[in-house]
Amino acid sequence: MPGRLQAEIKQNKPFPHPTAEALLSILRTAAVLEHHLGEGLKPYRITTTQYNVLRILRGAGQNGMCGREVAERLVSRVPDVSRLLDRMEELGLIKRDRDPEDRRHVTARITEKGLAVLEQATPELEALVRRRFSRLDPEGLQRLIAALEDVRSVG
Amino acid sequence: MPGRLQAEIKQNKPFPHPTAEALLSILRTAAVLEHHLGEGLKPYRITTTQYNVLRILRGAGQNGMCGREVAERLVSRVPDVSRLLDRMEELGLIKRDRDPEDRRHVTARITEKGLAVLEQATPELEALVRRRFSRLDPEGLQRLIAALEDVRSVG
DNA sequence: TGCGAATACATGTTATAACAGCTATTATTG
DNA sequence: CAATAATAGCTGTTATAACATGTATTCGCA
Repeated sequence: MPGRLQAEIKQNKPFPHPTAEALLSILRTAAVLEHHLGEGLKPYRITTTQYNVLRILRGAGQNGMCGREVAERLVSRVPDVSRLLDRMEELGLIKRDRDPEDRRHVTARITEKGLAVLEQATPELEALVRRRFSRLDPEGLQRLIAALEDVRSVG
Repeated sequence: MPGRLQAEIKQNKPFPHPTAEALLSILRTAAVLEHHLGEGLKPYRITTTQYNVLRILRGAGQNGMCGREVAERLVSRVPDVSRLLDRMEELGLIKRDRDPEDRRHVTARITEKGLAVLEQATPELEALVRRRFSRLDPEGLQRLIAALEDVRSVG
């Protein structure tokens, strides 16, 4: 019997190697999740990356964080944090001030509006995520997390 | 001890729920893989999506495939296959002809050049992938594939 | 102290993704 | 058979990603 991923992407030949199937599984699952999260965030007019930034800046509190630090904490590498933050400032989600201590740094902080968006969006997003993973029991989750960690740590 | 993913994205608070960690694991692992594959394909001046299209069209053989069919088989949804194929045709990787049977269809086929690129790039790409998954034994791979399948199939 | 390296960010440019709307062709159905 | 719907693809537009380069500021060290 052909695998289900093969049916999903309408492939009729078997995978040449299990690693190829694992690779496509990860990429496809991520695409599906990304798309679903994006749909969940649409009412708030923000992207998943912007949501991520909001969470990072909320974590930083009133100290805020400079662009480079934000970039380091993002899930997927973004080589253009300046304009990402530009857009978010334009939307009123964050504000930025040049650090008087080191005038190269620009400290970004989350605004009240940003916090409000975060607080509104998070519950349904978390529900969506829990639902997504509902077929995995705690051990299954931990095994999944560990396996992916193994994949990333090979470098 | 804080998890390794937390260290990777410099997060200092624990994850609120294991599903949140699993989510980020998938997204981050996919980003890392995507980036690595992209690097591996750079010498050939094609993107991972284009590589994917080449494999799909090679699978279709001389019958070729229309744009909609290609779109269905792509790992991540691309709502703009026309221009994706435009670019690939411009690079000489594929050619397109309007189907005389049904003049709405445009049948795309891989060219010799496309085949050559595929044959050149594939071995090192597969090596890269096998290396990535080298820490997982066959059972671990199958469990990973099954877990991700569970995540996708919740809909 | 002064000058090159390093850092943090900004900007310019190109390519691609995402979304909506349009056109040509074929299928459907009353 | 005509009218309408459905299908496949194209085009226009905006937003964002990716990459390279430029600029201001600070650091390090002779």
